[in-house]
Order: sequence, then C-alpha cells, then structure tokens
Amino acid sequence: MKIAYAGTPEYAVAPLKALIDKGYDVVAVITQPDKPVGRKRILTPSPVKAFAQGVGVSVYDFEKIRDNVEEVKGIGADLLITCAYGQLLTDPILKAFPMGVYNLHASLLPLYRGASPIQSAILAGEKYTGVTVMRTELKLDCGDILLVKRCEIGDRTYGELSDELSALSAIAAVETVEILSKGEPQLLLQDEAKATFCKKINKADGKVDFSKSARQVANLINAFSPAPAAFCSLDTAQVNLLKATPCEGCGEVGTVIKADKGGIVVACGEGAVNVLSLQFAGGKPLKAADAVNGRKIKVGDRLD
RNA sequence: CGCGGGGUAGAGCAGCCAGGUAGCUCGUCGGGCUCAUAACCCGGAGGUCGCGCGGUCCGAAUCCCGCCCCCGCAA
Repeated sequence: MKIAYAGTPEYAVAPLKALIDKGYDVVAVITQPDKPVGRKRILTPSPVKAFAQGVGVSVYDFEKIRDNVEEVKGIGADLLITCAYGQLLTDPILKAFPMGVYNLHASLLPLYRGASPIQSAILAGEKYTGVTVMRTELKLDCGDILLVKRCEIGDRTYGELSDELSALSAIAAVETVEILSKGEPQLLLQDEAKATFCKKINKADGKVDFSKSARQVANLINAFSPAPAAFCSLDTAQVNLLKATPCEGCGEVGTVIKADKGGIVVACGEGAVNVLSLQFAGGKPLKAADAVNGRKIKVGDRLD
C-alpha cells in the first residue's frame, strides 16, 4: 500500500514519522509552501517538509492543491492521510486515492470541528479531548469516524496538550493504516445534532479580563499559551501570561494578593488564579518565582 | 531598511543617561536558632559585564564603531 501524507506544522510531524518508522510505504508528502517566518521574515520550509526532506521522502508544496489534480494523481498513492495540512481538498483530489482520504483531527468529533480544536476545548473548560480519525468529505470535519483516542486535559496549556495529542495522532495514524490494510473499515456516523464549530483564534481575544471567573481566566491563559499568548498590562508594560491554575483567594479584581515561589496569585471576579509562568515584553518566559525575585512583583500590584 | 526591549554570578534583575570599589532578590555551601520549617540570624563560594585583546580615555559594564544572539509588537 502506497501512502501519501499531507500535513504542515510541527504537530503533524509525529504521525508522519510514526508511519515511516513502522515501515509503511510513504511515497510522498504534501505540505504548504515555504513561508516567511519570524521578525526577519526568513523564508522557511514547514516542519513537515523539513522532516520529510531529512528522511528522503519526496515533497510537494502546492500553492493550491486543487489546481494540481494531475500531479496529485501522478503520485500514484492508494491512500492519503492528512493532519493539519491547511488547505481544503476538492472532490477530484479525494477521488485521486483509491482507498480514500482520512484526516486526523485534534478533537472528539463531532465536537470542535474547524480551525482551533485544541485551544477551543481548553477555553471551554472541557475535561477531555482527543484525536479523531475520520474519512474526509467535502464538508469540513464531517466525515464518518474510523477511530478515536481520548485524553484528559487537566491543567495543561495549549502547547503541552498539543504535544500529547500529536503523540496520540501518531498512534492513531499507525492504527488507521493497520485497519485499512485489513479491508473496508467499519465507520461510525457523526451525530450532527451534537456538532460544534470553532473558528481561528486571534491575538486580540487573548486580552485577559480578570473580572471573569478564575476558571475562565485560567482557561483563557492556558488555551492561548504559548501562542498567541494571553496578555494584560502591569504598569505600562505588556505581560504575556503563559500558565495559570484557579485557586482560592479573593480581593480587588486584577490585584496581586500573593506573590512568592509558589506563584503569583491574582484576584478575579470570582476566586483567583495562580499565575505560574509569564513573559514580559522583550523578555523570555519566566517562572513565577523568577518574576517575583527579579521583577519585584509584590502584593498590591495591579494587572489589567 | 516596519516599531521597540534585551545579553552583568546557577536563576531573575539593578547599575549605563551625567565613565572611577561588581550591587539586589533567589538559589547554593558552611555554621547558628528552633519540636519544626519554604521561616529567622551569621558567614562563604561563585561574574572574561554577548563578541571584536576594536575606538576614545589616565581609567569603560557605562561613551563611539562593527558583528553575533534572544525577545515583545506589527505582518
């Protein structure tokens, strides 16, 4: 069985690597074109492209895959597995693979269809999330389900949870191929009535509002970490808050009511959040203890 | 040339503008106090101040020049 793999960000590297390590015949990788990255706008290949080239798999980085149907057919793969590829597939593309196209999605479908499933699950305060493998249809994330992997969210940030889900996706990718190699799989219909959608999150939504409940504030901080990062201001400086957990405490909204090695506790509209990690503009991420020592954060300081 | 902050002890920072003793908090090591402690007291170790053995100067962490690296915003 010849497999093609479409993915772009770091998240999508682990599943690709797992398939290759398992000895499956990955004949081609499809990814987004190189994009300018960082302050210096350096043209950089996607993580998936960099990895694929490193292991000698041929790479296709179509500007628009829908305009390259013949080339896609020319790959001659039986199966396409996609994971955070970043382009919508069209009917001719789907039909280019005899065994079909399967997508690894980072949520428990039908929940959180769309662009930011991991962040949205944290933001909503879900207890569990996971990875769903589904047969790709034209409508976004609506296809029938092949398998699901669950995991607990806990107090994890988007970055931390993303790493775990990436690892789960790797396992799911391998299982998917194993199942498909045994013939037509059993698929489960999605319950449309329970479907929810999430849109792309944007930087502005990361403004912390301490008048909300501690749970909501902590969810926001963790969902936006490490990027685009939840932020607030302290004096005249902007501070990105990178990790927090709700805790006991009360006081005037936005006021630091405790600051020591254990964290920086800020009063919220309801309860308080313990900020464990933060980053001042221009600085690197700091543990709360370091911020207390070096940046002299103390009880009574105001965040807003 | 998009705007801006930064590189000083293991960590985080101050000192720089108005050159002249290497400073603060934490950590660490040793000792003391305590039933006890992340508490408190005493003492110690630890720094080529990013690089150019660059320039100016009697003297540079500090001023000037060149380079490297990190980061916030914007995109």
